Amino acid sequence: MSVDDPTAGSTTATEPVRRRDLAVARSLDSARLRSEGRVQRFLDAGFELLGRAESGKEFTVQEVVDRSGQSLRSFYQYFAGKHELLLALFDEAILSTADRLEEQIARQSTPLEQLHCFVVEYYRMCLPAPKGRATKNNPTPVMAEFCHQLLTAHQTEAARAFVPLVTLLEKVLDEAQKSGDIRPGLDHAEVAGVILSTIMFNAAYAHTISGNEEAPDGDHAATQLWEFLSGGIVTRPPA
Amino acid sequence: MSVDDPTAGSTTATEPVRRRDLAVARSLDSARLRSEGRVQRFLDAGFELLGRAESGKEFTVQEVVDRSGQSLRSFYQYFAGKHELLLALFDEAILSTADRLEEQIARQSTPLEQLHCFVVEYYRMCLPAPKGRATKNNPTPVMAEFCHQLLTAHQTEAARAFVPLVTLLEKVLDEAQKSGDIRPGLDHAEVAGVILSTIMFNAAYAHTISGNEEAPDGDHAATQLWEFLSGGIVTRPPA
DNA sequence: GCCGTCACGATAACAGCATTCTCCAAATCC
DNA sequence: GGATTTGGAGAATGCTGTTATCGTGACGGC
Repeated sequence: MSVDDPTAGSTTATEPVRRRDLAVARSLDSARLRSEGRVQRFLDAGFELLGRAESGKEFTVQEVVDRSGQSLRSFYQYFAGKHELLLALFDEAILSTADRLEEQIARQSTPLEQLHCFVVEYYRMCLPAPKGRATKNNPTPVMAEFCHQLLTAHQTEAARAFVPLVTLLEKVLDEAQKSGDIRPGLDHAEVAGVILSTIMFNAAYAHTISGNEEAPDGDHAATQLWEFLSGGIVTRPPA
Repeated sequence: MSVDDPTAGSTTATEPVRRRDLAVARSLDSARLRSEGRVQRFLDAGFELLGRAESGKEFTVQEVVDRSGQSLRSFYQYFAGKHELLLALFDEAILSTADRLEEQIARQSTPLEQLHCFVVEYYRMCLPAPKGRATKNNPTPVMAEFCHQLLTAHQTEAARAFVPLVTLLEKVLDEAQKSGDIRPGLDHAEVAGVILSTIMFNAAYAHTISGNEEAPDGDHAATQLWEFLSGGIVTRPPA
């Protein structure tokens, strides 16, 4: 992905396009576009570094700078500090996760299936990557740790970052209640928080706490968690 | 709690006791006792620093050293590093938590009540301290963050530290199953991990994620969580 | 076409912290 | 009493985030 790639795919011809893009990039607001490119490059570098093999290790600002091919000075021009870069990465990860979930949910036909889909798929996304590269959708240990720091030391920022996921889940819960699939009288914002934190941290830590060294069997664990959660909110057909 | 207090309460007389203790402390293995005293002073200093007002802030090794009235050199003589101090603090916190829970549980008469008691009381203990001092039983944000680091980067150590809690909960689950209060066929170690992580992280983060800035209503939230968890494992009387 | 301004890169400087090292005094042991 | 261990005070080191300095090349107004 090159630095200047604005409005890609918005025209029909093939050859003139690039010239036009170059022209646009050089036009009056080229500075803004270039800036976005720079910011994006820092973000990309950040994601790449998050996916390195040495999982536990935090990346350093200098590494981000080096990998993005820019300068320390530029970094501190666009980000108030390392913390802001991490925050931006976190935002993007959450947003991407919410998008993917919304897509998957749209394929379900009933509200209850949607809820089930949300739980299982979000669980899957929160499972630690078996060995491999982290992506925007698969946060690494470092990201998890940063998530903690946010949740403990910067609660306002954390809440803002989680909004997309919470909103999506609230919608699903609303629908499920309308169709009578979940109990009435629940505070859906509150329930959403409970469900999200339950899924997220169970996926990440439950097997470690219980002493199993290997990664959990994803399907079995997801099913169990769904039983836990649904047991508390789903209206139960008379046994 | 003074530094030298070995074998307290093992004799009957009142005056001679102290002399005897002093003698013991000066005896052959006095070095070991003094060492324990030193280690304990570092631990105490650590706990005190964890409870400071500036909640988000990590303490520094130098602060621990200063507050314990000992030297940096001694610190590194007894602890391989800051990490080990934190680990020791974490161990002690878990142990103390498990002890307190066991005590509370012993007061319950039925296995199901014991399970309920475990969930509610552990939830209460994991709630962030409203304003105040952290104790061995009430981990602070710093402790929570360290807990994360353990769980992500040092899974083996984390698992070992959690053993007392897991064991206790497993016992409770075993009893509850024997009396038919929970479903058969569950892997109790696994379920214990799920329950513990669910409680711990819900207490700490659920309200932040859902966007509520204030601390949650402890009783209401605990009840809701119990419904979630029990819904998945408790054998339901025919509706 | 020229000059001021501005964005940027390279690099040094600074500060906080964990960790190690050095020197030395006091306690402890034989 | 002398040798050896223990431990105190603090300087030194190394890593990292952050800020400041200097030089350069580009862009826009005159």
